[in-house]
Amino acid sequence: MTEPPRPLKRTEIRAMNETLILQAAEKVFAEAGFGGATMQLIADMAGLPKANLHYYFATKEDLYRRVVQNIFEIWLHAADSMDNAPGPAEGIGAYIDAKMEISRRHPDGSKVWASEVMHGAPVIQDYLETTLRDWTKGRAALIQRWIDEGKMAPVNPDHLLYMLWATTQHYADFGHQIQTLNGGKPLSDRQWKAAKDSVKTMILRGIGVA
Amino acid sequence: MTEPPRPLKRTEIRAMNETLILQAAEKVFAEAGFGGATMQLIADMAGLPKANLHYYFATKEDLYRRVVQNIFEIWLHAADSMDNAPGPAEGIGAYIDAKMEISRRHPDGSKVWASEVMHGAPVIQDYLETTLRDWTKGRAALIQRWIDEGKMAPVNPDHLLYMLWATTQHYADFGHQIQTLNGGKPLSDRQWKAAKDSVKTMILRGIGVA
DNA sequence: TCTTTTCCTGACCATATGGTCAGAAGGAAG
DNA sequence: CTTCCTTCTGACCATATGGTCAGGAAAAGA
Repeated sequence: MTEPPRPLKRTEIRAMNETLILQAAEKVFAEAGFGGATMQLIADMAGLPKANLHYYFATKEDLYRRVVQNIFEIWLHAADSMDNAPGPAEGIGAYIDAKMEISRRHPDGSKVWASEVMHGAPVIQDYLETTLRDWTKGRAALIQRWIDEGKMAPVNPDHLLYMLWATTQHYADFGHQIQTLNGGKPLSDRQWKAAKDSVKTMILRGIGVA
Repeated sequence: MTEPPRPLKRTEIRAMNETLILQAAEKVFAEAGFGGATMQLIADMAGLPKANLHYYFATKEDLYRRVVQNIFEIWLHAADSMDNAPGPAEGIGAYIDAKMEISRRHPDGSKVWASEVMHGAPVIQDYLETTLRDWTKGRAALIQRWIDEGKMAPVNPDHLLYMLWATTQHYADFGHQIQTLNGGKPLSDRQWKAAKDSVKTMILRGIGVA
């Protein structure tokens, strides 16, 4: 019943508490937004006294920034599936799969990201202007190459990317609405598969790859 | 230079101040979220003393509820374009046009709505369960009819609706990100037209109507 | 064992915020 | 003009919140 009281090393303690706090923070920020979240709520959810949060993260904003950065990392990694693909069917198909999986596994992270961007990206504006802009330019070029090679219909690459982001993230950000329209029940495994298939089918056909 | 000091009627005063407050509130709620918005900020933006807000709207939550309800109305009206259409090309095409126009004209409203839903729809849950659910069922049935009549490819109507919402609202909710990726400049008229065309082309082809 | 460093936390503080209220100001009605 | 009702607002209040700090507990190092 009781957990083994093995004495923890300093590094272990630090790592454990930081992730504990970050997980709690992600959930609270997602549920209440930055303004609505309170350090007390996050502390309670993490099972730690509030003062302890400030020991690990100086300010609420620092904690928030770390949460957003973590999400951004996951975001970027999903893009790897798009590279090294022989063509749009595989590349974009895999990207949709990856992003849908993220929406399913990290809905809170997606919401925090959406909230941050909606409010004008006060803390990650520099990321948008550097990392994300570069990333987008690269993928748009890749898509343009596919178009030039006649592998897909000629569409505006930027707007295709926006559509990919919008459609996949919608299942996380508007998950509550979807759940309500689904009779109040979260999507089942089968329904998630149907969602993924629907998105993939429509978008791939939409770019002339079907 | 000075506005005419014609004495205003009571009803005029009331109507004017209410819309003044509601407009300011929409902007502030969109920019800061419910938790981050303050009555003082809204008051300053409306050019009224804070106590005056509480004369017209008892609580912050009341004011917020009114803002969200206003948006919901606009939302539903956009759907009219879908009805009375001979087929999906016209109906869904018109719906995309209408929703893109809303994203362009009412980005703040869209953001408030997104924020509300992301946080679990604390104040409009009943709308989701009644009005929106009915609306969705009706349009899904309409789409299914088009499919049965062979007018479009057999897709899951619900997921098509989600895609329509996601894609169009993305241009409002993530407008800041899009603007950043556009070199920091808001989309021009020409670019908005390109966006609309891209979305319409890809989705209509995606459902086999092209 | 003794010292040092890190970790932890209850109590506390300054500030900001939602909301209240008494009374002034100004149209409406007679 | 007088009365009545709506609109308006500065001053005020209770509370919640982000953040601080002194000192205790516990691990690391010598």
